[in-house]
Amino acid sequence: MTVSRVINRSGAISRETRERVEAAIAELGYVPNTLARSLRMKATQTLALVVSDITNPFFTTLARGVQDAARAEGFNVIFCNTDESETEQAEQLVALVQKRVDGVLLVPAASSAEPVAYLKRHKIPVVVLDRRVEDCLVDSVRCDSELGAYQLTRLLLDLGHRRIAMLSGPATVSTAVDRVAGYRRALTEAGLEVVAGLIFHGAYSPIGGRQMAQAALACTRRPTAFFAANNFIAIGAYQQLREAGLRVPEDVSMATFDEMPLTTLIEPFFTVVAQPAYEMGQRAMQLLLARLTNTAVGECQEVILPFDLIVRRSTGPVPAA
Amino acid sequence: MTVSRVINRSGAISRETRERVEAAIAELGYVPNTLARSLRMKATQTLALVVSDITNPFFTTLARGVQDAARAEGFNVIFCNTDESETEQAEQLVALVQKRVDGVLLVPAASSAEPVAYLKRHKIPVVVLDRRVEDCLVDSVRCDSELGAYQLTRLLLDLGHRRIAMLSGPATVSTAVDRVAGYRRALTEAGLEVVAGLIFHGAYSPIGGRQMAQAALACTRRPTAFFAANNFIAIGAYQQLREAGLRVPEDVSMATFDEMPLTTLIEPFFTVVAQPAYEMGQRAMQLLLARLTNTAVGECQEVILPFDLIVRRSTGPVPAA
DNA sequence: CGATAACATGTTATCCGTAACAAGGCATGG
DNA sequence: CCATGCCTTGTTACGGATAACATGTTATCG
Repeated sequence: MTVSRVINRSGAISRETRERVEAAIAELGYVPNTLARSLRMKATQTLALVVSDITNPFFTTLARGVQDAARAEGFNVIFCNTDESETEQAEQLVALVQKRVDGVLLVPAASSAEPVAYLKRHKIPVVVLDRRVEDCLVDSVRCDSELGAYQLTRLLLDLGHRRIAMLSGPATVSTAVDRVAGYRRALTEAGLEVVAGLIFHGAYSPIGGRQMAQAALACTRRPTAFFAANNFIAIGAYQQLREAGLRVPEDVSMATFDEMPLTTLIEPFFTVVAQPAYEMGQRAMQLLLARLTNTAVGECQEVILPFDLIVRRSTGPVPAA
Repeated sequence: MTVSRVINRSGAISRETRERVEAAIAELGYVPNTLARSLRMKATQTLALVVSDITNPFFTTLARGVQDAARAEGFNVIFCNTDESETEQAEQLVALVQKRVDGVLLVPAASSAEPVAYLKRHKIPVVVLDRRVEDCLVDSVRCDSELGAYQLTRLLLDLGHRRIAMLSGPATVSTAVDRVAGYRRALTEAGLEVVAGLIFHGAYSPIGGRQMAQAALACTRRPTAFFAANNFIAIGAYQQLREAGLRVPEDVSMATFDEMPLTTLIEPFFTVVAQPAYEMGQRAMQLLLARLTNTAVGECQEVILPFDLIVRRSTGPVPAA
């Protein structure tokens, strides 16, 4: 007990005993056991960030924002990958409940509110990141995907493109859906017909991008522009286009969501909707921490952060037929 | 106790009771408490990976290898950033001991063996990754940096370069030192004088790269080739060169350690020594797991993995003066 | 049929830190 | 001088899961 008091600077301790305890700690190399402490305190000072793939620089950057904000408040963060699978996500969440994390930042693998409900049932505060979940009251931080897609599509339309292939993510993921919605709105507003055959759904991965690009190239009239719903899709699609002998932007234009940090540094190429990944992570963590400490934060919050539309070399006018 | 037996499938349980317990678990939404379990068992099923910066794709890829290997055996992994600081590293290690992790994979921030000794004192198995630590018996997995640097330098020499700037990492980090050593060996072997003024040490970051490139450009006779000790340095240096109006490889050549995944996919550019990051993570984790389970693994192991020297567009012959 | 083993379930103690309470020592003040 | 209260230290109980042991039940076998 006395040792506990010395370590936590709680209660009153005479200077002499404190020094004696500190000396003993140093001599024995004693390190307190967090497990026992957390067990007793019913708090682990640990939070979790669940994303689909920590390998994606968007999530890596976001993770860094999360971690920096957490560390500032003395919290630790566990990172989990779901690989965009609802099953894996469910397993991860169970594991997190078992660990009794104090809170979770979730980039949901699908729009279902069930995972959020599961955590709430276990009294674990959640903040949903980057994506929406079906109507359910929960704190969340994201960008406006619909608007971003709308603006990016407008940009392509203004360049004269009329056949724009939309290479989107899994239809279960809100960002994929919203980006398609923004794309549709821009086309409709411009008085153009939305061609269902030009809208593709696939994995948020280079492979997904390749497959969708291949399918798009197989259309009777080749699209003049490609809109990738994320960086990985863009990469895969770009490779596919190159292999098909097409040059970007001379033959086809490409635009995408999400920056590709290193790429940008070497040679800025892709026209993108750049989402503030680091800030998203930071903000989400701050929201979560507020829930954890300041109990009276009231209703749930929905933070929509601004994005940047950055025009680079990958987009250009429609080539003369 | 009966519940414990059901959950862990240990001991004998009648079918009827098991079903009753399982029903109750489902109904109550009971989730066992890992903290209590770990406390009692003196094992957390948790390992840690300590790297300098999880934002660097080399470490991200490595982390993925670590995690995949760990998950396969039912272990969880905590990721820690040290930002290349020995102080932060020390803090992280204390935190890991407090958490009673079962083992640690360490990319040491410096060559000192103290951190390794610290973990050993607390009976926590360690595997050192990517870098060497001063003579101390410890399992480790890495590539041969000296050899990689030697070969890369040879390549530049064979292209006719004689003034090659070496932009290395912090002098406290073994990879930075070894890469300089390989560079020196290649020059010496070629009968060339090693010019101290062409060897730079800086942070393994874009900023570090910029600064070193700037210093190198300030030399009375400009180097015709730049050897960056890692991907981040290469990025920074490349930007600096471009801003100085130099083209790569027409005006100067550049070569570096470590791939830049997305970059490569879009447009392979840098000539690199590509280390098998994913495999390094995997192997290190396997080694660690072997230590944890199979107690009699004997002496410590030192795994040196092969690298690939990939020649791309960033290197070329010396421009005509 | 009684002894022994095999199976099924319950009890107790333990891991380690901390909340809550208890107790001894000392000073202040009426 | 004793009551009150602060300061300091110690004691007990608890968080939740599990090892080790104990108990009760049923099957097996000479």
